[in-house]
Amino acid sequence: MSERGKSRYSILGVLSSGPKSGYDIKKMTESSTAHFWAESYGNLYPTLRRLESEGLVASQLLPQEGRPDKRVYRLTGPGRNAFREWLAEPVEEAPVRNELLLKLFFGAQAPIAVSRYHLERIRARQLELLETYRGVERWLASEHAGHPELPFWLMTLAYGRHHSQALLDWSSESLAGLANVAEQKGED
Amino acid sequence: MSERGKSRYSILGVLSSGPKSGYDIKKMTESSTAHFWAESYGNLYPTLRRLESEGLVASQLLPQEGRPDKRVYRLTGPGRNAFREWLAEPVEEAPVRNELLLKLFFGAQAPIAVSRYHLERIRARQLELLETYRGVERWLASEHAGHPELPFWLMTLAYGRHHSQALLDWSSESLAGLANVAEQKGED
DNA sequence: CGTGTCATGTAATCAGTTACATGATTCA
DNA sequence: TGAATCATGTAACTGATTACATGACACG
Repeated sequence: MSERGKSRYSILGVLSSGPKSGYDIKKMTESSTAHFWAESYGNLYPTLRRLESEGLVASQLLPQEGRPDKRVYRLTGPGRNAFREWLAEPVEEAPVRNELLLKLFFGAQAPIAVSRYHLERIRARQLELLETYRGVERWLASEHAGHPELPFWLMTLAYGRHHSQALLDWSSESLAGLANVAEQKGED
Repeated sequence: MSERGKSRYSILGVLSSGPKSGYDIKKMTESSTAHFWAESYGNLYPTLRRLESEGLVASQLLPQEGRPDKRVYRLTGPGRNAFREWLAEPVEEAPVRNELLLKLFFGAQAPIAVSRYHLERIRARQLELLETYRGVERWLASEHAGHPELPFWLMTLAYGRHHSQALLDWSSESLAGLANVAEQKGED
């Protein structure tokens, strides 16, 4: 089991850079960890409550005018410790489920055009992603130059870059392979 | 939503090569799609029942001596159609959750040795995986040479190869980056 | 006047894992 | 004698998504 029951840590992590409301946390994850970690409100708010009941965070209601009151959460001592401990624990392997590979695995049961379609779609998607990563990388380097956390942020971006590039190479290679299969079958 | 509610299709897919019991299906997925799709008994058996009640598969109880009776499922016409339709549908993007990246993202909050540890572990893991893939590739090519589905099976293996190689490159690069950070901080 | 932002939350639902339960047979 | 294989299933639990509900203000 991995990536399960870990929502708490993404929240504690975001709070480690200062107190935030649930709404703020959502915003932050959307603009920073979005491409490898997402949270929904339906999970976020109940989890914050649970964390508070466990003493890992503490909250304060901030009355506001003109806009809804906000409940601001901050990390407690035990919360910070729990987070640090989790950081050092080995990463658990996640159960994999890849729908694209499942479809390709059974690709012989459909016209070749079907598999080609899936591969072309993923190819296009990786090109998009690579563009996005490049943009974020430039933005980070200019906006947060010298920030002590920058090297770590760039590392997660580099992951995305390598990953997308690999899928790009793989899909091109596979499309070429498909063309051969189609030729032999006289399909297409 | 992706890779969710898709268990049914992995089952239908496996059944498309002939009737099988729940136990057989588990075995087959373990030896073929294991590295991108896993099923647990707790999910498999109830799903088979559901598929039967929907008319996508039909079952027959086979009494056996010396060993437990088995219930053998086979694909029905509607089942085969449902599977083919799903094959052609575009792959949905899955919500991503990557614990390793989450830990690295917050890496500045722990000693550098922590991040190094995570990277070294994943590096070692990819080396193992690459070995496994190579072995399976050789086995497939010799054992199933000429099989019409072989090109598709090899495609999924190639995915694994590209993916692992990318993570390998990325982790090496990141470890080098970490060494620089450590130097500047005088840590290590 | 409609859309987007700010802001919090609940309820219904879903998918899936883990652990448990049973029990004969075969093999080392 | 103990473990592995064959074989099917249920129950408890967990984690998370989606949709729903509310409501003021700002901006074009």
